[in-house]
Amino acid sequence: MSTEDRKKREQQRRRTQIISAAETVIERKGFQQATMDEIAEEAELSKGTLYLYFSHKEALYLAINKKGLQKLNDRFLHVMQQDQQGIELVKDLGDSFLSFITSNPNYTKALIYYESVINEEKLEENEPAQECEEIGRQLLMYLTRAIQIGMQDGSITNQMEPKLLAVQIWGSMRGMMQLYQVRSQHHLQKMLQDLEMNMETMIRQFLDVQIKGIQTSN
Amino acid sequence: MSTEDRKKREQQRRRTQIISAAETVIERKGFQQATMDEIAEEAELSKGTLYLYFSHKEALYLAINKKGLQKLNDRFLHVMQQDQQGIELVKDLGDSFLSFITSNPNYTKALIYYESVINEEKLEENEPAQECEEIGRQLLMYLTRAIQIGMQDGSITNQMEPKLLAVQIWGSMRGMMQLYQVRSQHHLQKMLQDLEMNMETMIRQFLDVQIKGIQTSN
DNA sequence: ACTCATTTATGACCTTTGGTTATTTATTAC
DNA sequence: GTAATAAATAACCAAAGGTCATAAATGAGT
Repeated sequence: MSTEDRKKREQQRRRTQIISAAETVIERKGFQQATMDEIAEEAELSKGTLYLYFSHKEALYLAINKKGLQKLNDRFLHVMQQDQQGIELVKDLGDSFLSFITSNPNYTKALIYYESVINEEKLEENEPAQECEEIGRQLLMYLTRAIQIGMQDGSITNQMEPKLLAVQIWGSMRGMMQLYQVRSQHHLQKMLQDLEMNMETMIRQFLDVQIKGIQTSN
Repeated sequence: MSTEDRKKREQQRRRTQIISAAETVIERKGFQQATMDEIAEEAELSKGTLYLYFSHKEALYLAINKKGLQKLNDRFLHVMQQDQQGIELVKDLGDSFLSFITSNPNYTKALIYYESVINEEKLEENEPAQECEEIGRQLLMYLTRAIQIGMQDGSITNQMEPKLLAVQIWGSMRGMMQLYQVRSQHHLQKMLQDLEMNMETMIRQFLDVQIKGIQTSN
């Protein structure tokens, strides 16, 4: 059915239009301050219509987060397609995560928002959250794969369980993300200035420590 | 003035009473779901009274966070009083952080909540947030000191700037915290089960990697 | 013990905002 | 062209954070 297809497409377009409006408002007002009314106005729709496409405000926010996660996923995939030593893959995944953070502050905020939400809710009955979880799983899988490759080619110590190591590195990378995000913190900012450093060099050093921590000692 | 002193004390008691009531409600309902009405009821006070002691709901929440940070601060202080090699101090700080997380889930939640809030607000004009920042600075100072000691006694590589290294380790530890907190995530939980591991061993491995990453190579 | 000034507490009230729904408008199939 | 279905609207509701006029309690001075 051609008409049915077109409908599907138009529905999809409305969805992305709403998401895009939400992103604009969030950029302007911040995550917690953005209201459904303002998003509706920005999207040139009525508020009721928003709820035709997103069951809750949270579902809309999760859709934004999903979009960000997908971008990150693309970067990771690109890295994994290179033919390199495992340790180099890990390093590159770290680098691409860093560059993702710096060039997508809004999606970074979305990720942090997401984290703070999911501990309060049971995600079983939350479809959009499940979708985010799925991409998260995917990202973790890339990292695990890189570690496994490194263990096989001898560039990463095989004393540890690859999956576990992946989770752990992933977790600490997100810690860096958080740090980057709250760089507005005055004392942190000031300290970096005093040291004539910036956040990027710090995160790069973080990656160095991780690499040194997991590479085969010789 | 004795009466004035007593008043001060009673005011303080009211404050802690409200905080304690809030903690109870938060335990019952979760951070985002707890309402000022319910906290007031739990504290056997009217809602208006709550606002006599805390200017905003957020100020109350920050007070809870501060309480948690102080507990953590006590632990860190205790570690730093031991006479040990720098690298051991760092390890012990990590351990005590881990045990703090596992034994204080509510304060951990508070910390995560706090993190998600402060990026949205300018904390200059936010006194309770400033107090939390101050303790955070203190915690970071302990870690910095431990690293400096380690660099002096030769147990930690002196290739890096101690302050910067401290921030970075602190950041990744908080990443672990976040990971621990959302352990409800089904797939993570399941993965750990499959590997016959638990969150504690993972965090312990995380500490091992960090230690290996910063110790003097030989 | 009484009075009055000041502090502390109350609960009715306001406002914002996420979410709902009866109604209207547009679209599609016949 | 018309009936049926889908999409959009705007008025509305309810929950929750926050305020304020009023009342109760407290304390100092006589």
